[in-house]
Amino acid sequence: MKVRSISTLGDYLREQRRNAELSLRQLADLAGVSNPYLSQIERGVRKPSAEVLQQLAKALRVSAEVLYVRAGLLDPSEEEGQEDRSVEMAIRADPALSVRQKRVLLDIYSSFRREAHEEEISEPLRESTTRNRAARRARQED
Amino acid sequence: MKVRSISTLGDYLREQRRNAELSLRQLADLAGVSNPYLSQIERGVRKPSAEVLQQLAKALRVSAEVLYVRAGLLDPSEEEGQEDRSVEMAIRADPALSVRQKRVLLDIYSSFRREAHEEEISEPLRESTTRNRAARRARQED
DNA sequence: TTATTGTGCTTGCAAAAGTTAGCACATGCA
DNA sequence: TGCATGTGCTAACTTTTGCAAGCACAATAA
Repeated sequence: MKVRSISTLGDYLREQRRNAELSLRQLADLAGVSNPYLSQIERGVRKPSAEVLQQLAKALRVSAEVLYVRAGLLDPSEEEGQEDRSVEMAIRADPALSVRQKRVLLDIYSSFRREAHEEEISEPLRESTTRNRAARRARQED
Repeated sequence: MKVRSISTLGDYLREQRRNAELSLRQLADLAGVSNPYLSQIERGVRKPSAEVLQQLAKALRVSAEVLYVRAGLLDPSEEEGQEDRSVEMAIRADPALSVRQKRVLLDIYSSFRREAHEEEISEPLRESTTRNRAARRARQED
C-alpha cells in the first residue's frame, strides 16, 4: 500500500497515542493488533491494511478517514478541506437550500467567523454590530 | 479484511465490469491486477486491499469510496449521509464557531430546511413566518 | 474437422501483513 | 540490593494477499 510518507502515518499514530497517554501495548490491546506490529507501523517498517487502520482509529477515537488520508487511501482534498471550508462548501452543495437561503446562511456564517476572530482580539462592540447586520440581512431576504 | 457481505463487493464489481462491457482480463489489465485475482475477488474468495480497490475504482471510473463502503472500510452513513447531513455536521465540527453561534446557525439551517420542504408543498405563508422567527432568534443571541 | 483465440477459473508459489516468544532496558518496591 | 513489572523492540513464524502457469470450455475461421 502507498503511504504518504513513511513518517506521516506512523508519526501521527505515535503522537495520538501519546496524547491519549497510552503505552504501545495498551493501544495495541485496545485496537486488537499485536504490540510489535504497532511498533513497526509507528516506525514505518510496515504498511497496515485499511482494516487495521479502522481498528486503530476506533481505539484512538479518531475518524478512520483521517488515517486513510495519511495512509494515502483517501484524497486529502476530500478530507482536509472539510474542516477549513466545510461549512461553506456544505451549504453551497446542499440541494435542499435555495440560492437565497444559501446566501443568508453564508453571510451569517462569515459574520460569525469574523466575530469569533475579533473575539480573540477582544472587541465586544464590533461583535454586537456585526450580529445586528447579519440579522437585518436575514430579514431583508423576505 | 471485513467484507460487508461476500457477495456485495464482488457482485458490484462484476456488475460494473459488465456494464462497462469489459472481460475479466480486460479489467484486470486496466486495473493492474492479475485476472485470476480479480476472478477471486468477484467470487468473494479473496478480500482485496484498499489499494487494489483504488486501482479497480479508477479502471471502472467509479469513486473509490463507493468500493470502500461496499468493502466495509467506510461507513455508509459517512458517505451516503454526507449530502444529507453535511451542513449540520460541518457546523458542529467547525472549531471557529462558538457553541452559541453553532446553535444559531443550526436553528436557521433547520428552519430553511423545513421551509424548503414546505415550499415543495407550496405554502408561502408558512415560509414567511418561519424566516421571521429565525431572524428574531439570531437577534436574541446578542 | 482442426487450429486459433477468448473467457473464467484452479493451483502452487512468492511476497507482504500480522503474530508469538522473548530480549534489553527502565522503573518501582521491599 | 534483588525482584517484579512495564516498555518498546527483534526475529522467527504463520496467515493472507496477489501472481504466474496453465486448464477447461466456448466461439470462430479455414
